Amino acid sequence: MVRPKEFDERIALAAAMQVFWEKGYEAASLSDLTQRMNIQRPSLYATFGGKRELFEAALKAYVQSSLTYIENQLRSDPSVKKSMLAYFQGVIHGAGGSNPDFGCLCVNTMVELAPHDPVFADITGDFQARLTELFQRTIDHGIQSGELPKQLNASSIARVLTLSAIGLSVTMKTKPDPARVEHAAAEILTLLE
Amino acid sequence: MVRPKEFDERIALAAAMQVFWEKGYEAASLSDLTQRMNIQRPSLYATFGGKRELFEAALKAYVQSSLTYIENQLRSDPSVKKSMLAYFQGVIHGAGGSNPDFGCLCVNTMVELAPHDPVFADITGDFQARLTELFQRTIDHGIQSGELPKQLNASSIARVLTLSAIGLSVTMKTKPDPARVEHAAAEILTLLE
DNA sequence: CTCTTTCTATACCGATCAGTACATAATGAT
DNA sequence: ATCATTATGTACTGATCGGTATAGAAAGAG
Repeated sequence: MVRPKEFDERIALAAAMQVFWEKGYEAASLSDLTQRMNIQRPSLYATFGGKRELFEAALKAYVQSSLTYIENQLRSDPSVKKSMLAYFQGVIHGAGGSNPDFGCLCVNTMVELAPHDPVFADITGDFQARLTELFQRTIDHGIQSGELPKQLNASSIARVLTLSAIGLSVTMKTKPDPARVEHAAAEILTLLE
Repeated sequence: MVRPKEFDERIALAAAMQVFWEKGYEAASLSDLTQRMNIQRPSLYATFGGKRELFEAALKAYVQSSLTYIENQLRSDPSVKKSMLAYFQGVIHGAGGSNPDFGCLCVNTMVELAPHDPVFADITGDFQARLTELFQRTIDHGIQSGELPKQLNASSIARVLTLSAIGLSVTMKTKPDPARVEHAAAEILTLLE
């Protein structure tokens, strides 16, 4: 056809995701975004539609890659307990290129936007549901392998693990004593006994 | 002296707290604030210093009243388990004039401001520490009364309860199925057995 | 080459932001 | 009643916000 784009949409989207992650939706200005994405303002509008649409795309990409990453982590060890612990350690110390100071983009969005915008309530609610399902499947697997006791209420415990992961990602933003938080994480996992 | 103020500082501060609670710090504009506080802009600056100082004052007032409310709730029933459950029910369904859609002002602040501002990391970190202490004292009390088993790790469990409360207040913003969340809360409290 | 199409770059738009200057109104002191 | 002092109300400031008009640059098609 004609003049090709001079940038890679996926790379630009990943850069936008980082900015929203670090600053939040409102606090991320178009100047911040275009600068970090290395594109000009009209290119952003032509490609993504606008700030809100860009954020929606970035958040959805985050949900996808985050869940994929977690799924792999929950399969990283034959022991369910060990891989669960590894997951929580990752939330506490940062994993997959994430900085615990900025928590989870999805959790941040629940706080900032979900109460005022049903679209983001849906997206972030879906994230929680899928994460809970991941936990539940992992617990079920552990029960089947004999590592975990049969009488566990896998569904409720999975929901608790999701709640705990959210709580952890928030609490880490206040830079608490890591040892204390690790003890708490270990205590949470006693629910699997 | 001279012309007296035409408004009550405490009432105005409570109104400001509500606005920050509903909208967050950045999204709360001075127009929002002065309107809900029923004062003029220069009065706000003369009395509180500025938007940031106003927020700081509102947050500190929130921490104080919130902890007092929770302390009373944790003493509301001779049974530690029952009063703990009552507390979590309050987080889920709203209590003390709070709307679960907007969660906890302190949690919201952890997400929005703590990573970028050590002052608010301190205030919100302090809130968590004091809440954890409240939980721990409650657990200790339950152990002494014989309601809870002696071998509980009160310190770690208290930390988990704080984490869970934070997670709950965030998750409620996405309007999940209340029954599911209540089951999870009940599961958390099995840590007390 | 020339034309057409699409992207890029600059510069701009009205709106809104937090914060303030200034004139007026209201009170206690004298 | 007059003055000093403080609060109020209006109107403004420069800066920044998200979004866009417009002109020029780059590439394929003929």
